[in-house]
Amino acid sequence: MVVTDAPPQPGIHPGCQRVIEIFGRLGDKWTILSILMLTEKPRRFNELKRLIGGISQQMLTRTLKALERDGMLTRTVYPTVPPQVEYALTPLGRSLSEPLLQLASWTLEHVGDIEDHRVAHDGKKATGEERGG
Amino acid sequence: MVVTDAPPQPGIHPGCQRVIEIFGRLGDKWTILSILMLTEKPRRFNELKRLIGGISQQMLTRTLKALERDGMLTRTVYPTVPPQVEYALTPLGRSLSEPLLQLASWTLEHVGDIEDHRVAHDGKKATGEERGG
DNA sequence: CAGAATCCTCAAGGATACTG
DNA sequence: CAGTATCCTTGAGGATTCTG
Repeated sequence: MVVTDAPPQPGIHPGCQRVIEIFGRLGDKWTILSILMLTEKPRRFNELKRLIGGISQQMLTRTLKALERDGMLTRTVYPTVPPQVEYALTPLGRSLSEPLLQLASWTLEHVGDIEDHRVAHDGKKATGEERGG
Repeated sequence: MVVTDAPPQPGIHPGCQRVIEIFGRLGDKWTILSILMLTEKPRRFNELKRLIGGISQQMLTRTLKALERDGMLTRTVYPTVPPQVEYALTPLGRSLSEPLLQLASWTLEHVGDIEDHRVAHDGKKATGEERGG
């Protein structure tokens, strides 16, 4: 997402700006997944890649770097012969995983309703358009 | 975000797919904000636009349509002379606003930590690069 | 006021090849 | 194994114009 740094939006009070910025970060398709995959225990790079599934190593690198910069996780390099890097949530990251898990749980609980409603909505729209055209 | 419908990812169990899809929806920069702006009470189109601040009517329209399709909100048209449209959360939408508010609250609480860590991280990196080159 | 349609930009994100 | 560098496509999202 964009939400560069502080887009000059006069309307909203400053707090919302930060929320937007963080939400933007969370919404970048892989961030939340990465955090969730680390809640159980620390993981290595390719382990994460496998677990998340469908992410390119490019994006995983970017995502993990951004999360490290934000203090959400730590990156530990073990100077072994085949290089080994371990990613682990910081306390901050772990504290974020709580509301995130709540959200995930909400999603699992209601995704059926949503999909049902989509079908109904699309069906209704199609019928309406048929009558119209 | 992309996450079209069901990207064939063999690794993860099906439930995660839906979570990803919904998270993608939530991450599209305006969805969460729109929902949060409707938690208090129903709002009209331009009222929302003002409240959210910085959103184009194009994106507001798209966002609201998508949310309506998902059953998160209802769109009520009052056939008055200056057309009046009111958006209100459905029970489903309201139920989503709960974990969302938790997340917002987490963000407000920790955004300071994050920003501090960013500064520290960028500073350290700059120093390291200075030494390196 | 609420929205549809059109145009345009820019960056998210994928694919591939290369490195240490 | 764990990245980095490069190229490329797609679409999110902004700005503007037109309508009812």
